[in-house]
Amino acid sequence: MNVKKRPLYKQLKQKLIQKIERGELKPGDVLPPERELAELFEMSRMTVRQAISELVNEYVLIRRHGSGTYVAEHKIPQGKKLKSFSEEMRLRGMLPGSKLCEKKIVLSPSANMAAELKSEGKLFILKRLRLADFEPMAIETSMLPINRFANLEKRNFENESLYEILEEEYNVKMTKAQQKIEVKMPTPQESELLDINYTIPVFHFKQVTFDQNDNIFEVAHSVYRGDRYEIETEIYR
Amino acid sequence: MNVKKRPLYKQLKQKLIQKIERGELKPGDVLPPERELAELFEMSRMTVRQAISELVNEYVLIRRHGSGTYVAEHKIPQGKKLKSFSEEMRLRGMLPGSKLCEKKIVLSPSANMAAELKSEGKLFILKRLRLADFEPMAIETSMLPINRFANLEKRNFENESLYEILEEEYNVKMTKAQQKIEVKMPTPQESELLDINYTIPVFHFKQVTFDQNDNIFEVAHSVYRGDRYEIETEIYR
DNA sequence: AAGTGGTCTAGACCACCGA
DNA sequence: CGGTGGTCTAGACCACTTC
Repeated sequence: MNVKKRPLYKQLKQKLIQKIERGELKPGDVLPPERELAELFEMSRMTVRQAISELVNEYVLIRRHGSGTYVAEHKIPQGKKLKSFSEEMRLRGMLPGSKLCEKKIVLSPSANMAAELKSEGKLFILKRLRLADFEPMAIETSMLPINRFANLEKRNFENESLYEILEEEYNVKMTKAQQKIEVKMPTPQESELLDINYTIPVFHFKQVTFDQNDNIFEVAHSVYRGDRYEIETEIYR
Repeated sequence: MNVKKRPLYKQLKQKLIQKIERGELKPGDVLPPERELAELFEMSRMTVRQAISELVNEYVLIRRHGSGTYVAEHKIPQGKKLKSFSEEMRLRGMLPGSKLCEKKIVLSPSANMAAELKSEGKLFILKRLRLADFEPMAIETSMLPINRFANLEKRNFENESLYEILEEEYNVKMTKAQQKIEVKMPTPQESELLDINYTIPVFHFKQVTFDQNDNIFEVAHSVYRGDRYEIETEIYR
């Protein structure tokens, strides 16, 4: 039996992303016509359109009226939008990945943070080495209030997106984030994890992330390799 | 005759925006249910949903499953705003200043840059050490097409804002900029100018700045001290 | 002219929220 | 429970691109 819990259009969306990630669809390639996809996956054309529309909004696909739907070239045309690591790497034409470093539940290290996260003291801490094309790109440490996300610690996180889990299982969507970005030299532990020489500087991101109700649900700290990563942004007067 | 060229859902979208702009719908207010809007404007519910979906994507409306559709509370998402060095330092509570390093007119170092700036080959180069509270903060190098800004090289620039001169004397306003931000180790010359140890990493900003007509009028390169400067930004989904 | 995406309909049932 | 948004269908015709 097909587990029908996931909406059809989300399933198709995921299948399309997988085809792109596996290289079956390359940037510039044409997708099959909507009517054909509808027949192929046994759904109505409107449902196909919903899947494609979301991917167009995420800059993964491009529609050309009268011509076809294409896999986007990775040009990074957008301003700075809030994205997960996976989404951002895909936009840059790289394959995102993860290696779990640490997964634990701790008492809140500071009353301040406990209050921010409304955590009542207990925090779930997830530390992952983030990969791009199988090479280390960043160390990401997320802190979440465990009382809001029961059983989150039981997930695997090697091949799962944290934000997707939060959105689909806990109905929490990230809508806004505040970041402070600094430049530092890596600690010995960081340079080892990232597999870089100790002379390579790194970006430090400190982020608080807000959900759809404007509550903070995550405090994160990321360390990005300075030799592989650059920030691109568009700003307005 | 009603010119029906505009799609129905775009028409509804515009009507909703107008209601919000006129204050008939205020932030936090509930919209009429989708089914009601459909009847009211004589269109199908799917068409109503398309109008609402676009406004949700633009952060104008918020949908709450099982509850209703609401006018969003916060205003237009604004990431970091385009500011001059002086403006930014004042915002951070510091006193901005300048020390002139170099001021010259050169032949364009690359055909590419000449084309970007429509400079016909000659560039005005301005290199300044930027101070905050009388201490070095950044090295800023601006390149401008001299044919657009005749006599700009005769200005002093020690106590004048470049962008203010451009706006007041040449009627050029900055409206948009694209930045690439990298992290590097300083060159010996940079560490000496910035008065920092060679072990302190620095931010490298590469910026192209657009005027009110969407033409590039400046290419700039800045080096910021990593021990004094941090980027603060707010980003939206 | 043929084929594509763009718009639109008139229903249906499901999932979630609040009283 | 009733009312809301969320998903989905099986069509239809229009607008655009490509040939």
